[in-house]
Amino acid sequence: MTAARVTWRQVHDELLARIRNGHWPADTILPGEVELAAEFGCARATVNRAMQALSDAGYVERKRKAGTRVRAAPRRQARLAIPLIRDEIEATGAAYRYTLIQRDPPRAAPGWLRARLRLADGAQVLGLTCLHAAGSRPFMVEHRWISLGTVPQAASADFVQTGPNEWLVGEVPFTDIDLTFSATAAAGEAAELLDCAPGAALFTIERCTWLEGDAVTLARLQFAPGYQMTAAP
Amino acid sequence: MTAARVTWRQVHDELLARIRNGHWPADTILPGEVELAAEFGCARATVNRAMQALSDAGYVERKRKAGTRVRAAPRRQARLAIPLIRDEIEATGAAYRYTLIQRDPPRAAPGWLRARLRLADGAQVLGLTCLHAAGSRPFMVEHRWISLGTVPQAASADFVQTGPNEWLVGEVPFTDIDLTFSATAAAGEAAELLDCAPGAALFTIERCTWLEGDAVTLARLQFAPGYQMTAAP
DNA sequence: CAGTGGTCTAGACCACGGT
DNA sequence: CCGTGGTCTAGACCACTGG
Repeated sequence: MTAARVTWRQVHDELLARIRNGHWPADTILPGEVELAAEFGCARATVNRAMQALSDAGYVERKRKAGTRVRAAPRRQARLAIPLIRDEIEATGAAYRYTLIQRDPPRAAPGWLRARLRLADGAQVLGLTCLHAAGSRPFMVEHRWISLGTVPQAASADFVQTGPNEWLVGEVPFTDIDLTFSATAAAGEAAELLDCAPGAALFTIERCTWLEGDAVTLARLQFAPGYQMTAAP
Repeated sequence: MTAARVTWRQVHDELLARIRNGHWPADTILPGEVELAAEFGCARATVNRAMQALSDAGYVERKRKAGTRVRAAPRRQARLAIPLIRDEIEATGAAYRYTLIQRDPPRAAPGWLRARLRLADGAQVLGLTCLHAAGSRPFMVEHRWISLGTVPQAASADFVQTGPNEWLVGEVPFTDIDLTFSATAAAGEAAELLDCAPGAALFTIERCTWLEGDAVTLARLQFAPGYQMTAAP
């Protein structure tokens, strides 16, 4: 008789099964926590935990007094894993190679960059161009701008041995990231570095990071043709 | 004296602040739950909830006996919102227009598609080509394959008024999604539909969905040049 | 083995927000 | 108003895993 202790995962799975198999179609209001707790023979807190998880995952929407409603759109969210370039390349079995192509002298950020990073007028930035390769095959071109107002010590780093991303990770924490994905045509320099035809379609990531509101860096990563990025829910 | 009740969010924010301001650098082992509960003057469950949230967000790693360790890499994952095309277009103020360009007769899935959707040999699929537009401006070309083994009723839908995505959402639930992002060159047909030069760089999403292991559909979405997708952490 | 997180319970109070 | 979810508490047992 003494049924094993009911866990919140069991409740979660059972509720999810009922949603998936159509027992509770979209827009259904689920029974309240007390009622479900009675049905499952557990405490209300256990049901609460299970429903919290369903809510986090986006399966249901919870509102006080209104109750818990099954969402129509099953999942409009995905988790994106953002691997380190080094790991991604080494995972294919190839050797990771980094090359600093160019290092611009510090200068005032141009208007588009100030807008992008919310920089003040006249803010100084350091611009870099780098190539990441898998063995002898070019993999990704990185254009990088580092805000010297937030990261003054970048001015004295040479970035010859270590890429700016790995250097920054060890040097400066950040609190906010802003990611943009797009497709861009390979311009002359990028085409040359990536060894592809000018105008080739390149998967492009732009990543801005901030530290408590202060801009840290903008990275523009253009991947060699054929690159794919996958996301798992 | 009687301090206001301590909430798990307060604990969470305080712990996060200590991690961010360097009080607890990477690889630090945080004090145990009991100890923190004593410090904050709350129940252990409250601290537990706060640390669970930190763990979910990727700031710390928790292991039994070992304790709670501050993660080195702040966060290597982002949440990606996947808006409905209709919503995305209407959010810009433009009118959403959908057009069915072509509807292929049902046929056996070619090898690459079988591999992609884990379909059995000889499985029948329905192929569609659609155009989504923002007002008079083409926005996205959709190539869609629907597995007739899993969704036989698709054979009798005409998809003239309603796009396959909206139709499927109302018709078939799904349990798993697989997303791939890339950049592709505009082929002849896509270039014509999107009114861009052949070879133009197009941001491309491929989305496979399954229902308990059975393939439902593969959508290949090619967006007009200039499209950007953003992710928030 | 022993310490740490993982979880359940039973009860309680509270805040929000439909009715 | 008052029902529903949100959260806290104090105590307990358990499971995993590092030493």
